[in-house]
Amino acid sequence: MHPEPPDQRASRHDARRPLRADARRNRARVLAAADAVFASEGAATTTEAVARAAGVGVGTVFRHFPTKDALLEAVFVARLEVLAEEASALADAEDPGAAFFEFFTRVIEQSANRHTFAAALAATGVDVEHTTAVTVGDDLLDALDHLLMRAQEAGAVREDVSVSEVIALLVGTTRAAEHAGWDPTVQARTLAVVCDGLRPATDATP
Amino acid sequence: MHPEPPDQRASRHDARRPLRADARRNRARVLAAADAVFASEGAATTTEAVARAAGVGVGTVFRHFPTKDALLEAVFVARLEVLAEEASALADAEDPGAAFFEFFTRVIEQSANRHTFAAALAATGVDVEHTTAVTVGDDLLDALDHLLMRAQEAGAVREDVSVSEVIALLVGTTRAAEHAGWDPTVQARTLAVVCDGLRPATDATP
Amino acid sequence: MHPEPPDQRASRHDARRPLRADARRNRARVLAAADAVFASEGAATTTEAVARAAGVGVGTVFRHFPTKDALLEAVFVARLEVLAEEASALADAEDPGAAFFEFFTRVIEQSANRHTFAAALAATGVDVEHTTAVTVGDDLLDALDHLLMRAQEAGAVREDVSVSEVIALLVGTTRAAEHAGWDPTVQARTLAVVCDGLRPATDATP
Amino acid sequence: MHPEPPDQRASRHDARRPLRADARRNRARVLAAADAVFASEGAATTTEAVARAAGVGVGTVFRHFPTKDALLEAVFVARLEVLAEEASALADAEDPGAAFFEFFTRVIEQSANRHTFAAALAATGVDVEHTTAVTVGDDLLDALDHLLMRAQEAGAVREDVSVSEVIALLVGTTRAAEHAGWDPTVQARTLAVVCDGLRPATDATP
DNA sequence: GATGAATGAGACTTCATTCAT
DNA sequence: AATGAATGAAGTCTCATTCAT
Repeated sequence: MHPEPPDQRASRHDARRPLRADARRNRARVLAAADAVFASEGAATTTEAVARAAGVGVGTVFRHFPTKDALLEAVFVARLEVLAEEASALADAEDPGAAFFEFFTRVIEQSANRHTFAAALAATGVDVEHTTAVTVGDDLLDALDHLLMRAQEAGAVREDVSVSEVIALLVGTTRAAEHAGWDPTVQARTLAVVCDGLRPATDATP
Repeated sequence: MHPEPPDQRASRHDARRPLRADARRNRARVLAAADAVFASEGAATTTEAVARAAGVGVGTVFRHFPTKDALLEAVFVARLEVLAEEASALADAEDPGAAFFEFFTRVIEQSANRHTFAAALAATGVDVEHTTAVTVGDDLLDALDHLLMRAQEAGAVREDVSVSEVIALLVGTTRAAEHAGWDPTVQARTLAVVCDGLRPATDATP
Repeated sequence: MHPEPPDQRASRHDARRPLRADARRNRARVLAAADAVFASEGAATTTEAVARAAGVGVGTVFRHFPTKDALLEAVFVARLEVLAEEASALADAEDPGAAFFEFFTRVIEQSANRHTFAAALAATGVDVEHTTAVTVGDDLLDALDHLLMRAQEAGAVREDVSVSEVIALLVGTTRAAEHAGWDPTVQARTLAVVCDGLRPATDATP
Repeated sequence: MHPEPPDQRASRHDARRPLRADARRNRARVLAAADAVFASEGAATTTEAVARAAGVGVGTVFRHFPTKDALLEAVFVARLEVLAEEASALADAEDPGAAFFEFFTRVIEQSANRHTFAAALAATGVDVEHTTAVTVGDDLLDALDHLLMRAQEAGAVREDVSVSEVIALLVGTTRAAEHAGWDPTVQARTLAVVCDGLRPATDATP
């Protein structure tokens, strides 16, 4: 009630000192559970559901993530990290075009598995206040930019698209796949359409 | 909201008897307000907000739409109807290819205006229980199918896509545009990519 | 969660239009119940307890007082109003000295009955943000000032005390009486001591 | 907190065996920290806050004081002890009247410093179940009784007040001073009023 | 003994829905 | 029919207390 002014909403512990082994383990469990639950039930599920899925009490969830929003953000960040790593891994691939489309395809497929990677992508560049998200998002953006540029230089991707459009298409295609109920056929065809659309127009000059 | 058991509630009044003039007028006002409010504030807004926007009391909203979900569905249906009409209007266009892409483009643009037509499209074919939605959805599906078939016959759209993929792409592209914050440039380029991807491959036979 | 920015914390209804008859009745019941419950169980009781005592649901309490703090403040204001009226009623009494001590005595006695008028007095002049409380508090202050001044002019109260001290002594004596478990004897003697202390020193000039 | 049934829990360790040196040191630190924190933030602060102020973990606080209430009581007792000592020290003063008023004044002043000695006084004689508090309270009562009696015999204090009233006035005056925001002027005047009120009526015999 | 992570009951508050006016 | 007050289930978050390390 009254005694709340000092509400800087930070986690309970002194963020600097690394967590105790068991605490770190629990934090990870909560994060994993949250990822799964949010994916399958939407961001509207209750925190209790997350706690239950993680096999801990609500208190524990709130100890690690002071707010439901903080938990959501943490899930997003984790997802972005995975994507950023994938993109980085493909950074020096021999065939830049293949690498680019490979990444594109993988994102959609992963989303089909994790059931809403989309949400992660959606977090890119949005909500400037969420510092962590933005930082990680930047990593992803950089890696993706690199992938795209090389693919364009190799003539595998049309020149008039930039990362913005690629991200948008990534998000959109994932949404499309989701809408199709993740039906493999529709998903494949949708992906094909978008990928073909991304290739340079074959100017039929003889 | 959702977790209610299949509780088939009907509107308060006898569906057969036509509404009194003022009642009909109120229903329309509520629907319009709901469309606007849900669009700008998301489906999570309170029913009170809708009522306020419509200039009526909550009671009135519930009299016309027995449930918040029912109200949401009604909004969806209304949006689908508009789309179905658009599609029908283009059914006999001279240039089937142009007609198809015209529709595609319009959907995205309208979404940008209404700010979440996406949600409407997303309702197509989902939630089999929502009978009305399904019915209207079928109309839209039929009209779209017609548009697609003619465009394919005219050689303007690749053969390996069906309505399912088109719908998915419609939903996805709208989502992409939404993600891009409805930025006109990104929107245009995204749309271009998808449309180009939908065209038949220009087989580079000399 | 998210949709909270517009949190101006006002009561639900349009404060300007007078409440419906039943609503006003309920508001009064809630206020009375709150006064009683807070008095007997302390400000820490749950809002549910207040609701129960008022015979309404929690929702109703929150409809009228958007916050537990708001409810507490309302109770304070109500108490201050009563005191202010009492003081005003004595404003033109014939014997200013008697009037002053009459008021002093009454406050203590009333506190014994209502069991914590003290809290009300305690609110005087504190918490500058609570506008209503301050306004009403000012009324009380003015009335009390008037009472005091007249009593001093009449030579019934020592010259070196101002309203501040009187208020403080009022609060303190009530607290003393409360501490004594409202034992009538102790209360009477305590009051006698304070009142005697407030009279001018009988300068023993022959 | 309170609503627990009479659950007579004892401290974790065997009360008879003296504590280890470091444990005793910790107990003292916790008690001091609790005194300070409760004084400045009210009894509603969290146990964590106390632990933090003491530079120990919550667990340690609970090891020494099995309950938050127990901690509060311990703080009260400690405060009462100080008061009792003060009173004892003045027991044989040459001028009994001066000694009495000296004690009275000191209590208020100390409260101003510690900012809520009041709470300590308030514990006197209340809550019969808190055995320790009662015992120590008795010491204080005895010492105060002695002080009062001697002062009355010396004709410095009116005959119609007993320890009960003195305690009540002590509590009340402290409360008054607290209400006045510990403003030195108001405090001094309030004190003067009460002290004057405690003196025998100067019977105006020529 | 000390630590701080985990626990979960319980507090506050919101909002879909009902119902008296 | 319309209104808006009342209701109470449910969600988020806090904090006294326990317990593994």
